[in-house]
Amino acid sequence: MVDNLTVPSPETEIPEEVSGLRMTRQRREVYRILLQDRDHPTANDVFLRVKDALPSISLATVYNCLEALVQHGIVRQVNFERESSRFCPNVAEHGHFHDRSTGVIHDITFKPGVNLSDFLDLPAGAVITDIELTLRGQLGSI
Amino acid sequence: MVDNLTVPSPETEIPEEVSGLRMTRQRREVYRILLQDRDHPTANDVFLRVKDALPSISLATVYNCLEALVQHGIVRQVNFERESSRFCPNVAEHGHFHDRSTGVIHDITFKPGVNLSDFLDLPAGAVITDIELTLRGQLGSI
DNA sequence: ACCAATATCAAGAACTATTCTAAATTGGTT
DNA sequence: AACCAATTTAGAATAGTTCTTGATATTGGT
Ligand SMILES: [Mn+2]
Ligand SMILES: [Mn+2]
Ligand SMILES: [Zn+2]
Ligand SMILES: [Zn+2]
Repeated sequence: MVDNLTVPSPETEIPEEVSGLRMTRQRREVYRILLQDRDHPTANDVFLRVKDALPSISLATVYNCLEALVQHGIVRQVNFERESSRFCPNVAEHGHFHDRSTGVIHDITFKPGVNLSDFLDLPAGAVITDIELTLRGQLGSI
Repeated sequence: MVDNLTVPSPETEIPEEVSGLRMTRQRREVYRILLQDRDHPTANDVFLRVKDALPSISLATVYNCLEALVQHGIVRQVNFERESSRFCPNVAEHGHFHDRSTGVIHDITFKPGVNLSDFLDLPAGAVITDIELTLRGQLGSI
């Protein structure tokens, strides 16, 4: 039950090149980790996980790989307040719901066909190119 | 032409105490600066501006004051990506539109009567307590 | 296969925003 | 005035991230 078709499943082979970015061993492994558990890990989380496959990788390389993946539109960087950045392989437009009681971060999508100006008072003539939405709360009552 | 009634105008006297926070000289001046130009300044911006009235104030104090104001719900801290935090005296629920061509940050409000679940696919049973919305783009065509 | 050019990686230093620490100052209260 | 708690100050410390530099790896042309 995959909820988003724009994310490759973790089993599919990651090709030699993705969106114009050559997939080195390190980049491939970093990307694979992101596809494996879609829990929005931090750079350090990724570092710890990727060490299983590449024990000699450095944190700097993880940062480099993540930056390359983000700049080629393969991965999204997600910031919550001033916490460490988190990374998400879902590059479709989506927001995040942060469950305060469990700490789990859920992807949330816009209902099809909705328009920003349907629910927001936008400045006249505003052309929106990028949306960032974060919700916080709980799943179910306490 | 004030666009939001939950923000005191810059002329009104700031009382001895606001929302349970004693207004010291430094806190009052920091708050006054935020009310004066609602341009979402950074802590350092506030520091530079507040020096006119209090030349011996320290950056640490500006951070202390901003933290106190935020924790008492008098001021909102706003984060864009990994940039320095910005501060906003509008504590009503609102999002932000960041005009990429001018750098100006506009407050945006939700249209009255709209419900989150009207336009978002939320996880079942999600109770939302906090919304953070940032839009980026341009005012008018290039 | 060899070589040179280019890209990537690794390690640690550097950087920036923010928080912490500890000493001085302030302001209100007995 | 002496006291006490809160606040302010200056500078050190911290955390996340980026930068620098030299080592490795990969590519494409011969
Ligand atoms: Mn984590
Ligand atoms: Mn600024
Ligand atoms: Zn996500
Ligand atoms: Zn605002």
